[in-house]
Amino acid sequence: MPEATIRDVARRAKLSVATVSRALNGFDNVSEQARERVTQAVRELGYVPHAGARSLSLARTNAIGVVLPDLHGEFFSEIVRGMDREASRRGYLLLLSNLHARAEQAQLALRAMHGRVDGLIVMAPHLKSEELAAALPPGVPSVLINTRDKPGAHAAIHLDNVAGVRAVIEHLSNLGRKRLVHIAGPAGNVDADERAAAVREACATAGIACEILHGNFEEQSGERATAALLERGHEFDALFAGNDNMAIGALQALRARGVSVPEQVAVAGFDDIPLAQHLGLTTVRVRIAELGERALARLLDSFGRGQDRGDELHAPELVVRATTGKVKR
Amino acid sequence: MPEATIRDVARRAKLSVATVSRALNGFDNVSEQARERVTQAVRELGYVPHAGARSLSLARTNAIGVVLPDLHGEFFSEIVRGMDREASRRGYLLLLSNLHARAEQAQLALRAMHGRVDGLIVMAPHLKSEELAAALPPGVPSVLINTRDKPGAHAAIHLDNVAGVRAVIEHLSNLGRKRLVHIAGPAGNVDADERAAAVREACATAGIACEILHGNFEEQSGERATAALLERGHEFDALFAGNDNMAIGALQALRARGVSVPEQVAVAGFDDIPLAQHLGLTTVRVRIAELGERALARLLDSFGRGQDRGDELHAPELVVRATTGKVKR
DNA sequence: ACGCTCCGTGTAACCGGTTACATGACGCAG
DNA sequence: CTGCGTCATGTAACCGGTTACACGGAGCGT
Repeated sequence: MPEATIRDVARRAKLSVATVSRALNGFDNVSEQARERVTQAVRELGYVPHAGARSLSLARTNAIGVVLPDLHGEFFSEIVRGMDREASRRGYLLLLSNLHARAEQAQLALRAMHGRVDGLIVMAPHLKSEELAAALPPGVPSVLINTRDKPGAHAAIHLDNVAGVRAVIEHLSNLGRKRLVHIAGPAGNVDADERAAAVREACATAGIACEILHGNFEEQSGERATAALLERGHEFDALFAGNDNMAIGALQALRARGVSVPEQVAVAGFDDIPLAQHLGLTTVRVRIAELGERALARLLDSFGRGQDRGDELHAPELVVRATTGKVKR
Repeated sequence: MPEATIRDVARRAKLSVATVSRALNGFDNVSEQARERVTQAVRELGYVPHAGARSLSLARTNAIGVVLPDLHGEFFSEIVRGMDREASRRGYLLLLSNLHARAEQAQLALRAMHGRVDGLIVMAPHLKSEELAAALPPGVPSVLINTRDKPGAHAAIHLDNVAGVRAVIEHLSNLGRKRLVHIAGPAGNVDADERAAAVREACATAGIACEILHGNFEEQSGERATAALLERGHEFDALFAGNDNMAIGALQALRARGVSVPEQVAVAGFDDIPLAQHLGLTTVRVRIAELGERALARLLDSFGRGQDRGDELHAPELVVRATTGKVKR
């Protein structure tokens, strides 16, 4: 059975392809009789329309391309879940591709999407502005998340890293902490860089001493950095990691050496992944799924109107738990 | 700029579309001169090939459709990550759609993939065998994961629920536990049903009393079920949840009522999500990412050869942690 | 009877690529 | 000089849908 096409259906129903197409798409200028013959033939042949061909002639695919960096688990699933929720609500599919580290691979991945999707959502915190511009296929509506793009060049959603960091530092300052360590994400990553810069500034404002070192957003790197810190006898009473993963690694290192949290060192992270709640980690809640949902909604909404190039700030929120503040019970 | 096509490139390079196509695809029967004129024209026009059109004429899309049920976070991200890893390694994209609970929606989702993908990976633990058969588009190679399909009807990968459950029950039995409670997943879900049946059987073999109640694989349901159990004064010294989420909920309920784990009640889960490790939960490690990777690999491998209808068993492995066995330290 | 509109249907072009086959230029052996 | 093979290139059909436009018959008014 070599895959029935609409022409096979037409032949079998003794009608033209035009009528079959109209019947299948629910046009009203089709006689009852023809409609029945079509559904009959479809059933007999097990015909399923070829979505690819349909997209080609309609110039509309009902799919959205999603290009993400190689994300740590929780963040990835949350953002995809948000997009998927909104997409399936509005009848779209998601075409997924991960963006490899190198810029040329990014270009390849993005171009492979041309003609398969109606729009793109791109998250590329590690690309330079011009690399990104070169890689984006022209003429495909896009929404950028946390990229280093010039404001106003594309529709974009940014996380308000500065507000999140300020809330944490103020909180730590209110607790009377004076010597902070910040484990930043990898240099070159927008979020890592923005957060680190904000930490430096907020600490200066609050009159807190601040030491910054680098991890790579993975749990292990947080653990290693913290271990090294303790090894060389650095004194600090607060540790703020660039994301929750690293904060969790730090917690392990601290506990392994018998440093009490939060008495000796208060610990905070960023993202509020589900794990954070279970471990009682103070953090900045990002509502990742909402971020994805919003990006998709914005992209789809832009289809009707002209292009959208607004910058939107996604506001995070401080969540205080046991690793700072008083220990309950 | 209304989207350059290959014909525009041909016109600009003063060549035919055939030559342009050949040049772009790296055929060797193209003169050096022509090749240069093509790359020149491509650059000037900002031409990007239309992947949809290409797929149509090649009858090959380089994309794999992935249809998953509405999964809880960790499991979802792990399995997609595994697939994505293998897919990008082999030059494929992933077209994602979540399978809604109702069978007709499943059918719609699967059909929407026809003509857009070269193959399908379907995970539908809640569909009946004939619903699934009806929904699968004929002629599209597919790999099924944890479905209620007849053996040998399609290529399938199953989790060895029985082996996993047996390992847990034996472990609990070796610890001297005599009265077990199993919080199963939702009735109708293959994995939930298989695990519950295996629990019943293994307990009988081991001479353990066993009570089974139902949750829905969400953390809260595990918490509620456990709370209700304690409320009505049921006596038990072991609790085995159908997945880690519910086990974690159960842990909270137990701790909230001052029941000590593992002294009074030993607790185990299933899946080994990252959270399990952090909470010291004894569980059955599934290596979810590997499962996804394997499904994709198997699908792609089947393209060369004829169709594949083998059943494959993915073996899980017991991981003993603090919530059973002796408490270390 | 004629001409009008209305409506269901069919023909064929089109979406943007690929590729079988045709063509014409060139080189070389007989 | 002819005949043949080689090779780069071009023409047009094709993938499987959609749809502008043409068409023919029915129903209606005059």
